[in-house]
Amino acid sequence: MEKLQQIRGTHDLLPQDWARHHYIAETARRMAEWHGFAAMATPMIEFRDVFVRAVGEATDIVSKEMFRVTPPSTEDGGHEREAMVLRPENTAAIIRAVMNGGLTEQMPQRLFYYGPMFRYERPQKGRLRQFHQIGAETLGVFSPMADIELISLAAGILREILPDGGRGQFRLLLNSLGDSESRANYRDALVEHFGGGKFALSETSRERLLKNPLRILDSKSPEDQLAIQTAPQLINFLNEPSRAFFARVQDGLSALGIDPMVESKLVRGLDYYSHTVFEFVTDKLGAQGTLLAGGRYDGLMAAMGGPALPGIGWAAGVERLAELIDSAKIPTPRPPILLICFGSDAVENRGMALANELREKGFVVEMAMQQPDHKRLQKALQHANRVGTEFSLIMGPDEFLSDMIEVKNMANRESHKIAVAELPSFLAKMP
RNA sequence: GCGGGUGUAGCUCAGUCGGUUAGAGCGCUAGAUUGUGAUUCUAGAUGUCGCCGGUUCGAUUCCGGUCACUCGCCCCA
Repeated sequence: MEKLQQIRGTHDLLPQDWARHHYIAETARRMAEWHGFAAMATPMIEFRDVFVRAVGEATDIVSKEMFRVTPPSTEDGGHEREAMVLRPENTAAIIRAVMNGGLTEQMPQRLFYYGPMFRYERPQKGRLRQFHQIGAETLGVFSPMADIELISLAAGILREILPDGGRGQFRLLLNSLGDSESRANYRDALVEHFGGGKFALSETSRERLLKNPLRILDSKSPEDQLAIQTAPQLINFLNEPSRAFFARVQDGLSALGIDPMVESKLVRGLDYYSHTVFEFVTDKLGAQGTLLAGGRYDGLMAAMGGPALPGIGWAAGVERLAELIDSAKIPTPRPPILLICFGSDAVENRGMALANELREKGFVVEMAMQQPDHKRLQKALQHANRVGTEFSLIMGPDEFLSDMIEVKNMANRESHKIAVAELPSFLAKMP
């Protein structure tokens, strides 16, 4: 038979990998909780329209990177009104859930999520077709305090999980897209600059000129560089309220000891951003250097058909973080006590019951499943070494009959027999 | 969607300028040790040499295709 292979761009999380992921997600969730964020989750499948309305039809993510989900049958008369997709990101779905669940009546909301996302892209380092994101969203707050808090939380999480407190591991890039008026003015200026016929733009940039001129600033295409360098600066088009907002965010971050680099060409890929946009980047991951990115999206909820409530959020790629974190910080599980019982079903039954008793008293107990024949214990004890147990408990027919058990200290190889009834108090005295 | 690299044992990798039985280390199995593990010693098992096709007397080796992995472009977390 041919070997079954896994789907391209997906990764298995074997136990060690899972421990890394869980450490990242759980650390982030815990720190978010300290800031008043509540964890939540949305389904991995959504109607395509959720992302079309939120992310924008013109983006790569929506136009060509979503996995479609096809039901096994359309016998129900074509009631599939809309196409379903695997979620490519979570912000849109969170907003959808918040609106559907009536949470818009209880603003503000601080929300945290963790889960798999799906994008049909060519896999490479730090880019998978199924990947995991952690993310945080603050909804219903117009004040720049929300921006400051959210960026501070992100910085705190990175400092916590990266080696050496994150020093030298990442940079924070910050920009402001301004409010819709500022953006419209800037957009007009860009169209005039790029579209005036002075430059020979790349094909994608010519397309973006029509759909989303701001994105041209993101282009790395060599032929676009001169045009980009001479382009008008967004910062000069911010109206007074937008300028004040941006200044407040920068001041607040600085007061927390966070000093971002203002990067005027940072516009981000998704259409829904306004005012603050930011990106935590690293040069340690090759081409996919963005660890965590986000921004404010004051127009999003209204664009999705809800009340005109503001929001700001970020998402981080767990696989990317997992490549950088300090392995020493991943908590190792308590090694189990290994209970080896053999000789008859009655001994095994007694052992299973004893294991449960010990577990109820707070001990981690693993039953040896090596099926040692009643003559040799080698396999079971070799397994004990593998799992790193400090004590092995051995109950064979002899011990069983006398209601005793052998306690073997794996470190010094000493062992002696004690009454089963004394076992919990004996183990409790052990370090 | 476009380009580069790689695919040999469970894992990490040698190797074959085309030739008869394809190797190492780790791991695994068994024994030395019939109720006691770390070390040690001894013995053993592994493979469609990614897949399909072509050239050839002969292909794991050369060529083409394909799939997968990987790195970059693009895009993004």
